[in-house]
Amino acid sequence: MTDKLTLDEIAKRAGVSRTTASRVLNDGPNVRPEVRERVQRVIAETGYRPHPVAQSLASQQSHVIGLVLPRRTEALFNDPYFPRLTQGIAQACNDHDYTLALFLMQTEADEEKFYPRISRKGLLDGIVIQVGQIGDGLIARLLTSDVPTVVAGRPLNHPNASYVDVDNVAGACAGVTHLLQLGHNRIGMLTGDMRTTAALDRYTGYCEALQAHDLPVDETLVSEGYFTEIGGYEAMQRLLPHKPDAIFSASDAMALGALRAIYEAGLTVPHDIALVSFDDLPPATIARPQLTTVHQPVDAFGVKAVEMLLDVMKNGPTPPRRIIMDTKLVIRQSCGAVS
Amino acid sequence: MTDKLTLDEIAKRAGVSRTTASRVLNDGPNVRPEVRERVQRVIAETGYRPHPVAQSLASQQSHVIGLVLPRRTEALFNDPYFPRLTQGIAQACNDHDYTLALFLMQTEADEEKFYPRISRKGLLDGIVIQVGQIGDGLIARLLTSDVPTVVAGRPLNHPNASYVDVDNVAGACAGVTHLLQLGHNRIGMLTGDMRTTAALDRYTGYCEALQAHDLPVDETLVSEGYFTEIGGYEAMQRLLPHKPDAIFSASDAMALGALRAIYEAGLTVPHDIALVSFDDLPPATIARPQLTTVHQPVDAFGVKAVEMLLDVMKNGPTPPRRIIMDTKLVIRQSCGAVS
DNA sequence: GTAGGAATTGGAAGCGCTTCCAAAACTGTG
DNA sequence: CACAGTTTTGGAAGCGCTTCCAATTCCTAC
Repeated sequence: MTDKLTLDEIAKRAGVSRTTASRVLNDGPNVRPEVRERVQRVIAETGYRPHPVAQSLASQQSHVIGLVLPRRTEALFNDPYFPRLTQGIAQACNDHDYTLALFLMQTEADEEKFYPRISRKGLLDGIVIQVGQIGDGLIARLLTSDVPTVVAGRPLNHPNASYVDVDNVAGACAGVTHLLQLGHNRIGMLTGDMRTTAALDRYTGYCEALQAHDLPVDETLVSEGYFTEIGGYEAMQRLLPHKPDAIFSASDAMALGALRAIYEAGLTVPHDIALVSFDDLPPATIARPQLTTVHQPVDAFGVKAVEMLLDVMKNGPTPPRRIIMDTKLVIRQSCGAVS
Repeated sequence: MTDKLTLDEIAKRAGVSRTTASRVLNDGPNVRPEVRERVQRVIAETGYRPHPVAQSLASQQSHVIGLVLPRRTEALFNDPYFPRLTQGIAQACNDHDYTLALFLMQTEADEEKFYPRISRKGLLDGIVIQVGQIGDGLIARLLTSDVPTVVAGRPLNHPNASYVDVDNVAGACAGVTHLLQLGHNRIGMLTGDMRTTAALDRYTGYCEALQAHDLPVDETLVSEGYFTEIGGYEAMQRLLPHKPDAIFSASDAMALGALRAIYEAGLTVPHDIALVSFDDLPPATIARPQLTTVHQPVDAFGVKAVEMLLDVMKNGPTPPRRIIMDTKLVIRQSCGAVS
């Protein structure tokens, strides 16, 4: 009785051709209202749902977008940034009726295994790839593949890449300038992983702010560490002997670690050391004192990335698109400007 | 010249039929070694990669697994638990050559939009769904759909569901028993969201431990809150007036909030209040003092869920599978047992 | 040298849908 | 009422692969 429910079956029951049934299914034009309604009723009655894979094959688009997170495991899911980014992208996909496929490339073997699958037209209509470490070849490969790709974060040496990024330079500059204006002049920096453009750019912003105030960059006050609590903790420990009077941290998570190191040294924030960081994610308001931090719009970032991808998918990769999103300094307690 | 690279084209170039080419592609049997090699060489030379969607349609399996996280946004990506779970599941998918599709159902509209797509055989070969709040209808719908489904966490009122969970009752019981053995007798609990089985089960474990020591459960010492830092903070504030001498927290994140509330009240951990929590995720070692906590194997949990799903996909949903994973109490500073 | 069985091969029928294109059915105009 | 133009319809050709099954080839044993 209940034959396998295919579009053919629907067409038969509604007394139309499969072509017409397909038109109704996809809200296509050129169907008499009366016929359309009849087909719709049959669809509703039978609970018919089209086979997504068959649709994909015939229409040559899968309605699936891939999010590729390259290997850089240290911070990947410790830093609240990535979950948040993922969430933003997932939401944007939902809103645009795309399904999100997640590729966590944890090892090189993973990359080799999945590259053939995802770089080929078919499975994915488009790819959002998060920038990883500088020199990571995956971006280059994906950018030259058949699949439309946009990059989340600024990729190095890919002039034709479309990407969205936040203005890390200006954001960091604003954060450091704030500390300068509060009268600090031994401002240290916790940079994050310098193999990433985010760290590089924030460091550039730090330098620019100092130079704008005619201060030299003292390399002994600059300390690198992963973008994690532990990374910040260790980097801060290395910095303490050089007696900074303020710290700019490249992320909230690192700032948490820095706070810990500072307290363990018997110092307090903001009294002995003022602190400004970057992100404005949950750790910023959980910390005590609450963090003065450069807010970056992570959710909107994900949304923009997806929208840019949709644009590239529709209109081709040229010209390369660029979106640099603004940041905003959020003043709380850790800088000492307010109590 | 370069015709579209299909299996037909490969077959032609290798001088075999498409059938044979397909056999080589899928490492099927019954191909003469010499022929196999010839086809493989053509594949390698041309860089041919099969069209995944066409394979899916023909073979009736997509090699895609869906991870569904139902709406419960408060904690979803603040609690480090979910990112970690996602990571474990993603890794397991990679290892088994499955692609992971992520469904974050943030609104009811999202559910309605995606339910038809995912509940229909085709897009997904199987689903791992994280339990949400009790009474959430999504699990029920998915369990009766065409798609093999396993649940991460214990679902309520679904006797036929296959699921994997950690032994929340025993874990909580062990944590509380530890506090009892240290001589505490006004042990409070921060339960987490009582609309989840995890919170209920941990609460049950708490009660069991008390009862085993002939202590009554004092409801004024039990405080509910979301599974987040803020949730723990607020729940702890409500508890402080009742002067507990120890706290069992249903999650590390909540314990962080509890610590904050305790310090703000001018008390110290473990001196004034001993603290044991649940999870053993990064917050546990970041906190000061470090948290004594009930370790749950989140990564392995994801792996088990995927493996169970693969089993259900292969051998059918009956009988329902159950895996309850062991926890282990990790003793650090917050309980006062060691310094 | 030949029968019987196993290993190898390819033809052809799908998988369930979209879409091109030509045919059929209307519309209005002179 | 015929005709050109517009809508509406359905036939049929794919999309790129898997897989059933029958045909062919290859062995081995007698």
